Amino acid sequence: MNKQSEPTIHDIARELKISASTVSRALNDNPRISLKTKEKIKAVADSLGYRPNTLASNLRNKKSNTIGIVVPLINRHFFSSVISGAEDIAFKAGYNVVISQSNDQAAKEIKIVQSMFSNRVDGLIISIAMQTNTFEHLKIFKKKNIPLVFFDRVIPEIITDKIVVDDFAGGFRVTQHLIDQGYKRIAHLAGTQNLMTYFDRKNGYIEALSKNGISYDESLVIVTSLTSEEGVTAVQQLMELPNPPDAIFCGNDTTALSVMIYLRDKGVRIPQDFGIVGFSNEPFSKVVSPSISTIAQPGFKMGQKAAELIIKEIETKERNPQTIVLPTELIVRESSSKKSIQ
Amino acid sequence: MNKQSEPTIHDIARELKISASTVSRALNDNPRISLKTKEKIKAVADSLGYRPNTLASNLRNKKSNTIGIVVPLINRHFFSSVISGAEDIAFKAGYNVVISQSNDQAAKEIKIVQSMFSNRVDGLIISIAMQTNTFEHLKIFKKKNIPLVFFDRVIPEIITDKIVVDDFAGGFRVTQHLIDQGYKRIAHLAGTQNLMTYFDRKNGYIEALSKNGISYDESLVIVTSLTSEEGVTAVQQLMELPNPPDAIFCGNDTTALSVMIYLRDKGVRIPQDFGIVGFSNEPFSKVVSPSISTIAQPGFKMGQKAAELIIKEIETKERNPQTIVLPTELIVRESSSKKSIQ
DNA sequence: AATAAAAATGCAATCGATTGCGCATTTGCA
DNA sequence: TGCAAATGCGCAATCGATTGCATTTTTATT
Repeated sequence: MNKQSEPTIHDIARELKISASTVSRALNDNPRISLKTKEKIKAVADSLGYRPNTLASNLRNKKSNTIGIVVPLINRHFFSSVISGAEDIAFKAGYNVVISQSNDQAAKEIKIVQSMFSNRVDGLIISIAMQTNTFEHLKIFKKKNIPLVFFDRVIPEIITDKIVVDDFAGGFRVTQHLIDQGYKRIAHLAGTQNLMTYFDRKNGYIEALSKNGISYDESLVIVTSLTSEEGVTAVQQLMELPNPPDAIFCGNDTTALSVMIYLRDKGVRIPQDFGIVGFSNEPFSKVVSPSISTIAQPGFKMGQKAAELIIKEIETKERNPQTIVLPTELIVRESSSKKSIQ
Repeated sequence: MNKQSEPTIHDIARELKISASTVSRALNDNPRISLKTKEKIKAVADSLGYRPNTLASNLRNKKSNTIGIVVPLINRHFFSSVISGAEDIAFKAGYNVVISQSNDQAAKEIKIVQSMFSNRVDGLIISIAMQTNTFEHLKIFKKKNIPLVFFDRVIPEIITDKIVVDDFAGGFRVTQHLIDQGYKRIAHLAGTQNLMTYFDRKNGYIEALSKNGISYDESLVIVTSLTSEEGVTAVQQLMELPNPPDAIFCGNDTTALSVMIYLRDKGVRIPQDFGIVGFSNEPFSKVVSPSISTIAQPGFKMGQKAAELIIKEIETKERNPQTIVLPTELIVRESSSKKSIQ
């Protein structure tokens, strides 16, 4: 009947007339089993095409060797880089990675997280969906002492390991750089202020203005979802002001690019007459002409760190919650290098 | 001792003084259990915070509800789109997705695939690593009748479901379009000819020339790794020919962009004096100016199809291996629209 | 040869959920 | 009231790997 069944340790044991426990120990290189016995067992295992059933061993060990990763959108370059970095470390440490995307929806995130719990993931790495504002589904991880790491989008009310990029310093440095390049009126294209990432970037911008004795002008800040289209709409609005800006700090490279194209097509010289800096160093920003200055957001590195932290939590059982702030790097390219041109 | 253990169905059974099998059946809505009993059981399950252990049910059912996906590189836009599409369908059908990347290395791919087998994935979706030239690690899936779907990079020697993009037709259509726009000498920036994808694109280019009575000139075809830098080098070489081309079909959008930037900076008018078409419709190709004509490679759709096929194989046990060829779509934008400009 | 210690292996239970078949209770009918 | 059928629940085994403690075998020493 079950002639086509997968060979188990019992098949090996039966053939050698030994116990299944010996087979198991031999295949796991237990020192209690003689080398001679181990070799006989491995030979039979090979000839039978035996493959361990990790469902069984995971159940017995109460350990799935799996790390869950939840991101808002897999095909966003930043998130796919984070996943790539995390998977790299996890794979090398012998962990499987289960990845799900929330599509920035709270309901889907809750469902995903519960499913990961039922699958007994050893730990969870997550970037919160934009719409999520209650966190019971995550608190259960803390309650059950299951390792949890937040990255990028984090929440203060759950005390656990977190990795963020220094958005405040990023915004500050961009603005300082534009000031240093001699730009006089700097605008800011901000993302939704519900998210700390965009909130912090704006605060960095405001702080740099303040530090340089430049008064903050609300009309120079536009809050959008940071799409290309909204970038164009925003720069149109800004250029219609009585006193238009001569530089802009965009919340992402996508809008920086569309702003640049719009202005260039209007005959505005970049960077001589108008400076542009983006954020997150998309692959195209280096390639376009003028190349776009930006803040590098270390996605791959962030993923690696997240994986290192979660693995440490899993393997040591230690809980010393820390927040790692990865430095951003200002990458100066042509779009904001007014002084180099003059 | 195990005071902190997760509640099991035995805890529920003990509290209600019933059997664990009744608990299991009630939680699975078995019609053999009365509604009254079901409600009592669910109430206790809720109050205990019970969560099913899917490791246990998966072992019992010999089914992991997991689909494995192996891609060469997660943070390549095309592959992350495929993953996104597949994960979308899989999630909705109640499957978990385990994703790994091979880094285009054969050894890593073998290790990943074996691990996925041990984890008893219900099915495997894979795009072959560039360096892989032996396939025993995949043949075991066919041998054990475990569902297997190849996408994009496929091999002929394993008969199973496959999804590819029509690269030949893509190359043909690009070239025909450039001819229709009045371009006289069309160059081709090809990728490595070891991969069918780039080989087929070139063949489509050659076929379109032939169909239009244009002789094939080898000096107009340059084989590169399709990086930005190599794109620039190649277009320099092409423009130094005694009879330079007036259009180019680039193997990807990255090189199309760098070619366009290089020429525009040299004062060449795009598309009036030189036409450019790329391949794979990167997000930036719509945004730059002039926007870049390209071939859309439906990554998300491909992922969805792959997931549908694998789920069908899993759930119906049917094996009617088919190869789905997704049509490419020529997206005409500014970079090749010579006739619209005149 | 006898004994003790070390090495090697085996028995039985565990992990937590599921399910076939048997048993107990309830319901309906004569 | 008694009997048969329907409904509801329980026992025990299963899934495949692991492991504590007991037992057996081997080795070394006197």
